[in-house]
Amino acid sequence: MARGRGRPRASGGPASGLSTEAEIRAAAARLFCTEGYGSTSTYKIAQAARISQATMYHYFAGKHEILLALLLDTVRPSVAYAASLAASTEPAATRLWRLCAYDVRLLLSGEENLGSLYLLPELGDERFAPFHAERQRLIETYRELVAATGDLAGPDLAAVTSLVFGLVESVILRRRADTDLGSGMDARIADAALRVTGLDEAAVNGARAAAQRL
Amino acid sequence: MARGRGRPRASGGPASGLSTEAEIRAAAARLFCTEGYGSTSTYKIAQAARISQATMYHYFAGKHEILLALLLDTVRPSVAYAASLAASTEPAATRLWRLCAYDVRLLLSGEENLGSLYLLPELGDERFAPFHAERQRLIETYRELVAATGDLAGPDLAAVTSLVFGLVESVILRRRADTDLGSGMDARIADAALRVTGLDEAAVNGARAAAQRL
DNA sequence: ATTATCTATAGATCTATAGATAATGC
DNA sequence: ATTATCTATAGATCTATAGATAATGC
Repeated sequence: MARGRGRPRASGGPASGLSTEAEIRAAAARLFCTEGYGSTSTYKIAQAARISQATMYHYFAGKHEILLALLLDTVRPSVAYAASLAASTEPAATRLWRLCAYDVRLLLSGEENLGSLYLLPELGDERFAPFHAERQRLIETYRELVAATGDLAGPDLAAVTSLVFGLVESVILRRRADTDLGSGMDARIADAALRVTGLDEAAVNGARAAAQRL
Repeated sequence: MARGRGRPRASGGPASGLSTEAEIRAAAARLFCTEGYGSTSTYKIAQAARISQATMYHYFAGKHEILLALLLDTVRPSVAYAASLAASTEPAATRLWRLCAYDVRLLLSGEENLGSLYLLPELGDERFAPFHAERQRLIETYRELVAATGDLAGPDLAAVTSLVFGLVESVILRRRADTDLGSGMDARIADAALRVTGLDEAAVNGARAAAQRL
């Protein structure tokens, strides 16, 4: 026993192999997703992470910092993937298909429905601005790909981008409603997204085939 | 002055023509939508409604009852409209188009984005079961209309219904993101919903024309 | 010496109730 | 008498900090 630096935990140490910080994140993620951010106290988080409430402050300056960390962890992989696609030379339709499918898989992965954190009304608080900035970058890439895919511009471009992004994020709502969404949801949504940009069936099939090759 | 029964308000009475109960609802709706349910205290609601905190309990047994009232007020018109459509003799595609467009308009109407209340994690609490029951009835009608529109059954029916319902509810997310979604969103989404059920362009155009006639 | 944890707690906030008060209605 | 409101408050809960403690590392 006693394999850390500071004072040992009263509870006997982390059961999982997780670090204390990771345990706090995991506990907060579960509570925020199932009971809400405002309804979850720092005390409840600490209890779920099996530490004292005061210990939480050693890692985070408050509840809001935990939420911000969770949000950034969730959105950053998308932004990184989108950036890699922006540099690719594939046709725009194929890239858009890939991005939609990737984001859907991401939103459906993991124990908790972390995407549902995006929906918390509390995110209006300015302390979450860093998250909104990242998310804006992601939306920007969607807009560029939609523009290139459907040869759109102006108000139509904005409207279609919004529909496409909405379709992707609707899996957050559906994951809540249906406990199991089955597989193939990524392809289903990516197909639907391309249709919404105005591509015909043949073009959609082509983009799907190209994206799934490799 | 003094035009009510009980003791007059310290604040001087309702500025708007609203009843006290309506003022409480309106204040709570705004706060729940913008700051979250768990983050809103009964004290803040009372303050916004310009009554004392204790007076709130004369109308509602607690915060949860206000939220339940708001949820039921929002979902019931949809359920009623869906029921009226179920009794109609129009083609299924036309009825599905109408229902989608109606729900989108409803979700985009009003001062607050009340649909966003559907997304609160706190709704898991059993006290909101009456709301979930109503919502389930609405989804059931969507399923019937999707089945009749696309001649679907089994797992495909469930998946397509989920996509269609997700498309409609995605306006909740989009209304949050974009302050103004412009007009024509109802038709846009209804069109997209029919496409998702597998109808071709001609059939979609026909259903739209039929629904918009009258 | 440094670190991670703990216990204890002050002060803020929040909920829910008890009981008083100021109107109208009968 | 009934009603709608108020003031006051007990008790619960919650946040954030101060300061003690029990490990490792040097």
